[in-house]
Amino acid sequence: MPELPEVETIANGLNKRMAGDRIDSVWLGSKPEPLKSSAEEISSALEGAQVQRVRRVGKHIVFDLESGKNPGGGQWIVHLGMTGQMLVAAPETELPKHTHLVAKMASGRELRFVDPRRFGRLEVRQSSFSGPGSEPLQIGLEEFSRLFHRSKAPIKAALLNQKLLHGVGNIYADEALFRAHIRPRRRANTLTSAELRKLHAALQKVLQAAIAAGGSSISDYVDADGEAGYFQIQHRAYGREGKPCVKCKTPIKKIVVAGRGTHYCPECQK
DNA sequence: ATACCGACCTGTCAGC
DNA sequence: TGCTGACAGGTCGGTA
Repeated sequence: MPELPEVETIANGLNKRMAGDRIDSVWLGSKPEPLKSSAEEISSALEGAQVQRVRRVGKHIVFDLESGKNPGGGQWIVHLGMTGQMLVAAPETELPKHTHLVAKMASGRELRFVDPRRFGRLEVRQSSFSGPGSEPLQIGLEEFSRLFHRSKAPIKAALLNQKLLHGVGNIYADEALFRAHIRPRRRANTLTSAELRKLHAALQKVLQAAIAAGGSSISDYVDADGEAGYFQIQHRAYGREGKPCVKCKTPIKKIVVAGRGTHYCPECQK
């Protein structure tokens, strides 16, 4: 589900509501839980911890924690996979199906991790988490160009590779390539410096615009308050198969690249 | 080393 | 109405 703009929206919402609050107790579902750390490690790291701050790194939500048990803090890392949600809710509201974790807060609210497909991952750690790659919103043009210069993969696949840039997913890869007039199947190392410049600018612009719109809600994405985003109405390629290109009216094509549905304009993108 | 492809899960929707 | 198959915002590990 969530890519950089959605995770950013969720993390900001959580930060607003949770910063300074304390986790009193943690309930974990008994199914094969979507955990990277063990259930005991998670409970023991979270219970009694105060949330200093919640922020986004790549597609991960990072809770900076402070507690007597873990002096100097520790971090709770959440990856939402395709369908994960982090919801702040009043305890009396109905617990959604597929709730895998509930943290009862000192304020009386509950933080709930809900994930039908269970692709999401929870992890606690002591060392500081920096993510697998570079931040798309911070990277400069030179470093950006260097990342893609060596890769023979299709540029779409390279954009999805979290070890290069982290945070870009299927929607924003298609949208950035559309806005930069580049075909998704172009080998990354065949892009000219002018094209790399356009892609760098297009990617940052589309991510910023999506954050401003609260992310894209295709089916089940909601922020920490359960509110949908509305950037999907500004999509120009993703999900527009057969519809006229907003620029030249040519029908948008859908193909498979890197195993993912990929949308582009055969006229505008070269 | 690099790059494709199925597997991991559940839900939904189109087509028969 | 109900079944089947394809597909979905992500990542990982195996294989070529």
